[in-house]
Amino acid sequence: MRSKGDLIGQETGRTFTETARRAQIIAAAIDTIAEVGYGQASLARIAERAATSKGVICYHFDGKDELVREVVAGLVDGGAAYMRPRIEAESSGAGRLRATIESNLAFLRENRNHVVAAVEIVLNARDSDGRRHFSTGPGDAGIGPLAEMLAHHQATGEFRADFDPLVLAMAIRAAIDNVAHHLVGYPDLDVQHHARELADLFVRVASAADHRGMAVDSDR
Amino acid sequence: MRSKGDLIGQETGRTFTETARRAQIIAAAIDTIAEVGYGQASLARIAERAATSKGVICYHFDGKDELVREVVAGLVDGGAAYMRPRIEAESSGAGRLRATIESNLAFLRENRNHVVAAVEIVLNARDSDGRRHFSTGPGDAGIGPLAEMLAHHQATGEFRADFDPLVLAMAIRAAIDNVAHHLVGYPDLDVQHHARELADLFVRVASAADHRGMAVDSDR
Amino acid sequence: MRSKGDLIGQETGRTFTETARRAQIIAAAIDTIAEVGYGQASLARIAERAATSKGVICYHFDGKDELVREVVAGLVDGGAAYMRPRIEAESSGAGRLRATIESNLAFLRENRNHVVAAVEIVLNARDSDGRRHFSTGPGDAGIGPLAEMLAHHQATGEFRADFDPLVLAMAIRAAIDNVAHHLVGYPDLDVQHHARELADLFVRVASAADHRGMAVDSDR
Amino acid sequence: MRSKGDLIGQETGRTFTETARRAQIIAAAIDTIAEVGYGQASLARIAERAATSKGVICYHFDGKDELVREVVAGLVDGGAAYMRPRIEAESSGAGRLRATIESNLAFLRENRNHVVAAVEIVLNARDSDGRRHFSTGPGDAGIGPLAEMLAHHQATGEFRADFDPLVLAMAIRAAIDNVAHHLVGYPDLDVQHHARELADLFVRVASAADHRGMAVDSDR
DNA sequence: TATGAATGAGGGTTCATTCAT
DNA sequence: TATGAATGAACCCTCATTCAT
Repeated sequence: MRSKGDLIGQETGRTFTETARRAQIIAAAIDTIAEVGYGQASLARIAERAATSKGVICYHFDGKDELVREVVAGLVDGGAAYMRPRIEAESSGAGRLRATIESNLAFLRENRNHVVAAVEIVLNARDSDGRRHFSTGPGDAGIGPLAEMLAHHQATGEFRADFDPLVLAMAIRAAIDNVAHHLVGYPDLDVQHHARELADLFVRVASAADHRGMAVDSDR
Repeated sequence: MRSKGDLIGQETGRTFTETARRAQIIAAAIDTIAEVGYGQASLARIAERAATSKGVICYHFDGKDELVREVVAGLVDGGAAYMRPRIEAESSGAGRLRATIESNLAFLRENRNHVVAAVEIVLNARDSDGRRHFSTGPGDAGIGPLAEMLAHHQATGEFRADFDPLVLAMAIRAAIDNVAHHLVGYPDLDVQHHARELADLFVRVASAADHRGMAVDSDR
Repeated sequence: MRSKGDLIGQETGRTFTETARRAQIIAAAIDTIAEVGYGQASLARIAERAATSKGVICYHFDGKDELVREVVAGLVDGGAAYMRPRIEAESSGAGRLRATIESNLAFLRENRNHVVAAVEIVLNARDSDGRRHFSTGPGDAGIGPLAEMLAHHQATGEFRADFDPLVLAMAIRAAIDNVAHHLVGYPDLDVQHHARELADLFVRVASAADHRGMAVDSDR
Repeated sequence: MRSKGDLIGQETGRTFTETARRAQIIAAAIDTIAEVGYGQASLARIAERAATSKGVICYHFDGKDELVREVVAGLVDGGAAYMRPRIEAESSGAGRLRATIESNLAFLRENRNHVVAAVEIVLNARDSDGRRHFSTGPGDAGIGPLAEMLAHHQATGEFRADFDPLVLAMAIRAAIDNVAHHLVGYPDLDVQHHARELADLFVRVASAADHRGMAVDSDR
C-alpha cells in the first residue's frame, strides 16, 4: 500500500487488478460526492455505489483521506493536462486569459462530476480539529500561476496596470468554481455560455486597450 | 433572530431569558462554524463553547436545523439592513454596483464570523439525501436582485448591453463569498483592499462609458 | 400535593382550579395514550394536547407515574360505578355473566378513549427495571370477583361444574380487553355486536342447562 | 429467521458467522423483551445480554425495527411449522379447534420467551406517529384462517350456526395470547391446564351436538 | 402558586477504522 | 491478498424530572 505521491504512469508496484479496483472506487467516490455532497458521502455510501464494502476501500486506500486526496489529485493532473496546452498555445495575455477560463470550463463540461466532487472536497474537507485539508490560498495551483500570468502581462503593457493581479485571479477562480457549484442544483446550466461570458468579462476588464468591445467580438 | 419570519418589534411570545439564551447559543454556533466548518460543528462543540449542554440547545431550538436556519436568517436580515440604505443612496448603476460590493464586504469586515459561518452553512448544509437546504440559484436573494439591477442599467444605457446580467451577478456574488471563504485560512487578508479592487473591476467591466479609468479613479 | 389514595368526592384539600387542571391534564393523557399508545405518550405530547407545559404536569402530578395511575384509577372507579348496579340487578348466574360482559362493553362504547388508554397502560406500564406497574393476576379487580361469581353459580348448580372458573374468567377478561385493543386500529368495529356475541358465547359455555340456545335467545 | 421472507434452505447470501451472530442477537432480544417488556428493551440492554455492543447489532440488523421484525417473523414461521401438521392431522371441526388451541399453547410452553416477546412486540411496537407496526386485524394470520375454519364447519353443520365466527376467532386468539401475557408475572402458571380448559370451553361453545359434556370428556 | 428553564442520562443510528481470518 | 466482522466514539435528539424564580 505505497500510494504516497504516485503519479499516473509512474512505477507504482501495483498489480493490474489493484489499479483497476482503485479506479473503480475513485469513480464511485466522485459520483457519490458530486451527488450528495462531501458531508454525506460516507464510505458506506461510496462502497454501496462501488458494489463493495467499506473494508475493501480501507484496504486499498489507507483511509478516507487518501481516497479523497486521490480524487483531487486526479482532477488536478487531468485538468492541468487538458488546460496547459490550450493555454500555452496562446501568446497574448488576452488569449491566455480567455484560454484559461474557457478550457477550465470546457474541462468542467466534460468532467462534470469529477470537478464538482473536487470542488466539494476542497471547500469542505477538514480534519477533526476543523483545519482545512486543502488550503486555497494565493499559492494554490488555481490562483498563483494565474496571478503571475496577469502580472506578467501587466508588465508587458497588454493588461492595465491598475488592478491587483491577485485579487483578479481569486475572482476568476471563484467565478469558475462557482459554475461547478451551481451545476449541482441546476444541471441544465449552460456551461459553454458561462464560459464565453466570463471570458469576455474578465478579458475586457484586464485589457488596457480601448475599443475593447471590438477586440472581444472579433475573435469569436 | 426570530424563527418564523418575524420582524423586529413583533410579538414573539418569547421570554427575555429565552431571547438572551437563544442569542448566546447562536453566537456560539456562529463562532464554532466559522472556526471548524459546518461539518465539524456538532451540537456538542457548540454547546461547549456556549458553556451549556446539547440538551439546552435542543430545548431552545428544536433541532440543529432550526439553529442553523437562525444563523442564516439573522445574517440575511442584518446584511440587508446594513446594505440596503447604502445601495439605495446611489442612483447611478456604477454607484449602486460599487455600493453593493463595498457594503457587502464592509459588512463582512464588521461581522466576519457571522458571514463566514453563513457561507459555510449555505454551501454545505444538506439533508440526509444530499439535497441542499439552501439553494443558491438565480432566484436567491444575493443573485436575483443584483441581476435585475444590472439589467435595469443595461436598459438605461449606462451599462453595456453585451453581457448576460445573470452571469455577471453570479460572478460578483462568487467573488464576494470567496473573500469570506479565504478569510478563514488567511485572517489577515485585507478585506477593504479587496472591496475596492473588486468594485473597480466589476464597475469597469459593466460600464459602457469610455474613459473608464478616469471615472473609476475620480470617486475614490 | 397530597394525592395518594384520593378518591373522587373525598376531601382532598384541592382548590377548585387545581381539580379542574388535573381533570384537564388527565383528559389530555387519555386521548394521547389512546391515540399514539403508551410508549409514544410522552409528557411533552400530553402537555401539547393539554395546551400546557411539562412543568405544569409535573407540578400537579408528582411524576408521570401518578398521572397514569390516576387515569387507571379513574377508569376503574367509573367502570365499577357503571357496571356494579347493572350486575347486581341480576340474580341468576346467566344474567350476571351477561350483564358483566355487556355492561363492560357498553361502558367501553361510551368511554372509548378512556378504556383504550387504561388497557394500554395496564399492558405496558413498567418501571425502569421492567417490572409491571399493574399486575393483571388472579387477584385483579377484573378477574378475581368474576371468577368467584362463576364459582358461586357452579356451587348452586346453575353453571357446569367441569370448568375452571379462573380460566374462564381470564378468557372473558381477555376477550373484553381485546375488543378495546382492536378498537384502536378499527374504529368502526361494532362494539354492541361483539357484546351480544361474547355474552351469548360465554353464557352458553358456562350454563349447565340443556336447550341452551332457547334460554339465550329467549331473553333478547 | 431470514429477513425478507426467505424460505428455509434458500440462498440468503449470509455467512455462517453472520447467521450465528444474528441468531445470538435475536435470542438476546427475545429474552430481554420477554423479561423487561418491549418499551424497556433498548438496544443497549439487548446488546448487554448478548455480550456485545449496540454497534454490532446495527451492523447485522440495520436498525431496531428489523431485529424486532425478525423476532416476530421467526415466531410466526416456527409456530406455523409446529401447529400446522397438528391441525391438519384432524378432520373434524372439534378436532381442529382443539388442535389449534392446544398446539398453540404447547408451542408456547416450549417457546415461552419467544412467544411472550412476540406478543409484547405485536401489542406495543409503533412508529413515531403512534401507528402500530403489526396490525392484529381480521386478516391477521392468527385470526383470519381460524375464523374461516370456524365458518367452514358451521357450513358443514358440525358447528352451531348462531355465532359470528370472527368474534369467536378473536376471543380464542385473545384467550391464547392472554396466557402468554400472564406468564410474565406468573411463571408457574400451568399452561397445559389452561390449554385443556380453553380447548374444552371453545370446542363446547362451538359445537352443535348435544350431550356435549360427554363428547368433551370422552377424548381426554 | 405556578411555570419557564435547565438537566443529564439514555434513546437509536452512523461513522471511519481495525482486526482476524 | 482480500474481506466480512467488529469496534466504540460520536452523532442528533427525546425523555422525565428538578430547579429558580
